[in-house]
Amino acid sequence: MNKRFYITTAIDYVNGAPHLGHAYEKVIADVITRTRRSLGQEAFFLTGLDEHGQKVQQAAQAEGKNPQTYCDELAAIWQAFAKKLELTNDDFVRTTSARHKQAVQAILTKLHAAGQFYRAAHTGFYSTKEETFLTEKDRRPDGTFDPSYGEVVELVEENWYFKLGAHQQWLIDYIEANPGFIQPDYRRNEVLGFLKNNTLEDLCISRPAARLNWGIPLPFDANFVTYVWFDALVNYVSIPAALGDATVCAALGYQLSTLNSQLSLWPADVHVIGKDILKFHAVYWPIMLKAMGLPLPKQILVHGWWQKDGAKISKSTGNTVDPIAIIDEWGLDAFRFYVLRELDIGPDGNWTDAGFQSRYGAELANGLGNLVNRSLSMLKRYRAGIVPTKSDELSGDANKVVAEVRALLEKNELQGALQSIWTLVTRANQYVDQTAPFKLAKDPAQAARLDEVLYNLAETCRVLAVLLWPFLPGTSGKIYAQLGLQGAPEKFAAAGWGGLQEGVAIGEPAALFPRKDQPKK
RNA sequence: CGCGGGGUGGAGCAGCCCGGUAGCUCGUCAGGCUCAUAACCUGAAGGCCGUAGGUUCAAAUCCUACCCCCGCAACCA
Repeated sequence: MNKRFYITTAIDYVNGAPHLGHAYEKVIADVITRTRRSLGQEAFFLTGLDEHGQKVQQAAQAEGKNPQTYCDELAAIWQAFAKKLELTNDDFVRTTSARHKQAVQAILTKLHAAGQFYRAAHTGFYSTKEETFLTEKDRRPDGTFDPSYGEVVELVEENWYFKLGAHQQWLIDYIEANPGFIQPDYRRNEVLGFLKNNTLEDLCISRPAARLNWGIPLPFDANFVTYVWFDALVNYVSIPAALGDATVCAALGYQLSTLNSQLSLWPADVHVIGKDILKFHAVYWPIMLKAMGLPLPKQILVHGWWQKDGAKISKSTGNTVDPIAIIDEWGLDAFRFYVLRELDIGPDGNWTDAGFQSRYGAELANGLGNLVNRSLSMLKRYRAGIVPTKSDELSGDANKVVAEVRALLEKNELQGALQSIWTLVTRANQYVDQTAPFKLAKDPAQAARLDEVLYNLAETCRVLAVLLWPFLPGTSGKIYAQLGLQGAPEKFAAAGWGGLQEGVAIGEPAALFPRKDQPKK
């Protein structure tokens, strides 16, 4: 059983509707997944939902539903969202599922038996009204707590803790020895700085069932449920365990023979996450894995956050971007293109409607769309849509870009790959201008030359379709259809020059990205 | 002295790690073309690369100090 390329996203907390940030992360993971598959690797893409915890319990109560019903309803929305984005995820994890809970409990049992946990009392400020502990961050500038918290009392609470002290040094060593483990580099430096300058406090892994029952019971102490983060991180291995991954099953003590499938997934190749949850993934998660005897993931890929019009995206101020509305109006591929082209993985970005429309108009409609349309229209008009004899005038340009894009994709440099692809779009548009096929068409003596030009243009369109497949699967398929080719260009290997065969009848040219002209003021 | 990111022609960005003609998209102006989605191609104007020092034959790029924006600040999704 060959190990598959295993990629995950963070699992989203089900206390609201999906927004731009969620969509962005999922699209990144999907493009990387499609890229791996295109390059011939078997890949497994996992995304899903984090459904336990106090906020879910409270939200369910507020709606008068039991928590599971509440989660089921939201899960349907989130799964529909994944479809909307045309994610090619292979599974969808929900932390309230039996297969996930089983893994969490197996891990807790194992670590408890190994003496990694201890029970202790913690003193803190507790809001009885909100049923939650408050932290220093919740204090107002004058040191008091906001009246909305109601009565705040100092409370002593027992909980279970995970000993982290022994893990600090090896983790530092590991991160230093493996530069690719946390990417981009500045995130890695951030984690190293934190680990070197602080002493890790033990992680509280429980909540008293008396005040929070929407969680996975600790198998060794029925008075507590599992803290949501400990629960959530486990999703990355609970699904491999359920699917018969030998490495994880061995660590968790599962009987492989009882499982009906056996995939080899762990260790994960990439965890795609946002910068807000870096420490959970770069500190706590590796320690949990080490403690349970599992190898660490190969890479934690940290993306930035979107702003809208230069300000923080916030539901309370209404400064939001609704990805579903954008997709409905502009198409999925336009959305996928914008978020990947506008922002490199790492920095924060800024969504502006003007920027979105500008890229749509300039790069998708006028650039790519127009190139394909003019190329195929001429082929249709001058040669009745029949592909002429092969010619390789643009093969050098195409091959150069193909090689460049492959190298960038292998490094997960998605923005760079798109930039590189567009140099070929530009090159082809220049080629039309330089060769002027519309003039050649008026001179019968130039028929052979016109054939060459038309072939080079059509073939370049085909190569572009292959390169674009991971990013713009719908558009890529449409280009293939307009070229009269079957299926979609799912394999990168098809980017080799000369794939288009003489004599093929192309389909009907149609605008890939219709312009949406705004009234000019 | 909490941590991190950023300050590059009118706008938005890349380049900085591995010093050596300042690049891209949009916008503006002029020209070309007419196959195409009023699209495409060419050229031009426009920048003391946040400020002040330093290293160097040479700095947007390395070092130091300072100013200004923005995130995070860690049992909180």
